[in-house]
Amino acid sequence: MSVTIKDVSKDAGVSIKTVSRVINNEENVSESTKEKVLRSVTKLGFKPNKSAQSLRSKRSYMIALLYDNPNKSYLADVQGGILQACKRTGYNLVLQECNHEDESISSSIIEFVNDFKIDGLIITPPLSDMDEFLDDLDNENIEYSIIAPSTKKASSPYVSSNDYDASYEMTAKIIEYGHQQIGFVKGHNMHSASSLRFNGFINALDDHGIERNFDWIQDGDFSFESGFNAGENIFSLKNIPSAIFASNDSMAAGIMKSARMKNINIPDQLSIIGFDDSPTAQQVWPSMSTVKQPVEEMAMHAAKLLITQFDGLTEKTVSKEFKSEIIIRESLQQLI
Amino acid sequence: MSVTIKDVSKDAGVSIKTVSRVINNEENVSESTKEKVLRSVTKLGFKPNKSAQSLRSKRSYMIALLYDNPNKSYLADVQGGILQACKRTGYNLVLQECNHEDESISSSIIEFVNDFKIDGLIITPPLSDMDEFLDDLDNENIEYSIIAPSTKKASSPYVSSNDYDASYEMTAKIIEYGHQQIGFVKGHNMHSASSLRFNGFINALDDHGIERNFDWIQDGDFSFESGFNAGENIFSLKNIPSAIFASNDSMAAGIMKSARMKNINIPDQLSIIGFDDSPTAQQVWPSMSTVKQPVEEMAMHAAKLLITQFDGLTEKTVSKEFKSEIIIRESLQQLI
DNA sequence: CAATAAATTGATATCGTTGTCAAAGTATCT
DNA sequence: AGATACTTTGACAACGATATCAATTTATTG
Repeated sequence: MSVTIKDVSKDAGVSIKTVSRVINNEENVSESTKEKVLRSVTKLGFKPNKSAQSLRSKRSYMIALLYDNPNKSYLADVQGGILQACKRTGYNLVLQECNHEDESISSSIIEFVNDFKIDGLIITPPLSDMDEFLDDLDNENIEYSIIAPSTKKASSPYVSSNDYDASYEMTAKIIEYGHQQIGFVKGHNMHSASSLRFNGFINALDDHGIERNFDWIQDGDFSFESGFNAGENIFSLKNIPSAIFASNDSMAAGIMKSARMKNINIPDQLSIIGFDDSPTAQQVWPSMSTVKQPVEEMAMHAAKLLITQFDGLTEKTVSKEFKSEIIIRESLQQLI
Repeated sequence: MSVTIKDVSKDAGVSIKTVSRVINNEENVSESTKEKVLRSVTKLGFKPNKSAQSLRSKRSYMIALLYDNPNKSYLADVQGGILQACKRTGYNLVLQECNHEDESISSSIIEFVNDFKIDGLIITPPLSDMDEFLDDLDNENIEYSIIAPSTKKASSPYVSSNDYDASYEMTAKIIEYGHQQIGFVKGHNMHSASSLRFNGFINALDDHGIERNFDWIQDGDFSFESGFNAGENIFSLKNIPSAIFASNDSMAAGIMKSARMKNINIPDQLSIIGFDDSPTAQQVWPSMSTVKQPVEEMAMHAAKLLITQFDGLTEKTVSKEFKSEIIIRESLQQLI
């Protein structure tokens, strides 16, 4: 029926083991036999049977993406990036949704990896910030690669974004536009990005000699509702800021709605700035100024990072920090 | 190392074939041996090795989701639904992005299925509308289940939504709210949903004795930009409608932006209605009236449909049409 | 109660690879 | 030239399940 390693070995006049050596790029095969085998491989259109390879070598050629309640567009971007890396290397992507509050997360993931012989994991926030969980994976010798970790464990490969710098830079830009009274809405405190973004904001204020006003600094959890509530809180004050910087776009949209309901004109009376450049950012009016991270690229790199760990074929990829881009749209008003 | 079928057979005092029979729920196993085997299985914590099963039985326990450039939240919802069905049945989900304009789509998907021994496919629009492609799959005896097909092929299982009815009903609601002058923006003409939604609109107009005005009916392709352009076209007319119904939320947001830029007040001067209930629908201001389809549920059903095809264990699931929900939010103004 | 049919069970081959280990071939060194 | 080391190759076992088919047990029949 379909072409097997036996057919190739017969055609090339070598043993099946030699064919195996060639297709796995093992050392100690003479150039001439290698060529001979490869000719037969292409001639017959041979493709190794994944199940047989997997059974014998304990590798599945599958990597899994672990996520916990991410926003949908982030998830789609991450997947897109990973899939690009997979396509080039013949790996397959399997999805695994988890709950970071689940006590048994370590054991259930370990079980999943063992059951399906998953070759490695790609871990996204907030799971990437759970050091205990990562330690458990280490103990089981499970390979993984992390997107946006907090503690940059030297031991495991990661990709990160410059959340701090981007937030600092955006804040500086807001100040440069003439704003002196600036509010901030924090993200979910489980995500390490939240504190990075907040610290970037605070330090930019300090460095530019702008006073901090803690009435204008609100807690949020990345949800639209939490942004809306933060807006309600701020707009009930006597003095309101001239700009509010939110840790993500959904919260920024929530603030926008709450401002609208108080008849506060955007951006004339209030500038609103988000983070992430989600699809919503372009679709609201006025369109949202925001920070765009190269999520798809980052995810692709994370996947490459992981795959090169257990794949002798390609040269090792190294951990990398990616730069974000400041996007100024209509929601940020120039005051001077 | 890990528990195999041999260990179980030894523990239960039966042959490995009998163990295999039990775990595959085959007939002709006496109750007493079945019980004996199951006791050993749980006692030893035996789990069949997927690779070995796959190698011997030519099944991979993996199903693939085929998609082509869907909007990100739709994709996430579909995945979520499929994953729920997978979790319960021990299947795994693999992602496969395609391009419906690719000439070689049939052959590349067939190759993918054969390479990875994918057990079946779940096919989303617009791929679900490509009859030739589906015929090619049929010829290769590849199992699939379709989400929202145009031609309801009796031969293959599908889930569908009542796009026509939902659109009719929403239009009737708009009329009920007192609107007599209603515009419409069509979706991408590759999607069968586009014409269903349009026909529902037109028939509702006719049935309520409302005149069609073709200046107010614009082509779109589901993108924000196409909605924006449709808005620009409509708003450059002498007479503008009092409500515009767009075939999805992104286009509705585009219309909203274009209206805002012409200083048309929403919803006082113009009502805008979308379709899909995407995250954006709630995050714009005023929040968008829209039609919500139970995408996650539909996808879950599609997955069950597929899995029960090749899985003797569970009873067959049947094709089903799902009902949409009309959601009235701030963007639709009551005129009377 | 023997003869036959039906249900249950097991010994062993098999799926298509990679792993082990020894044999054969080449190169290098006294 | 012979001894030694290194490179290249292949025969066959192994991975852990399912498939085949014959053997055994149990039920049914005349």
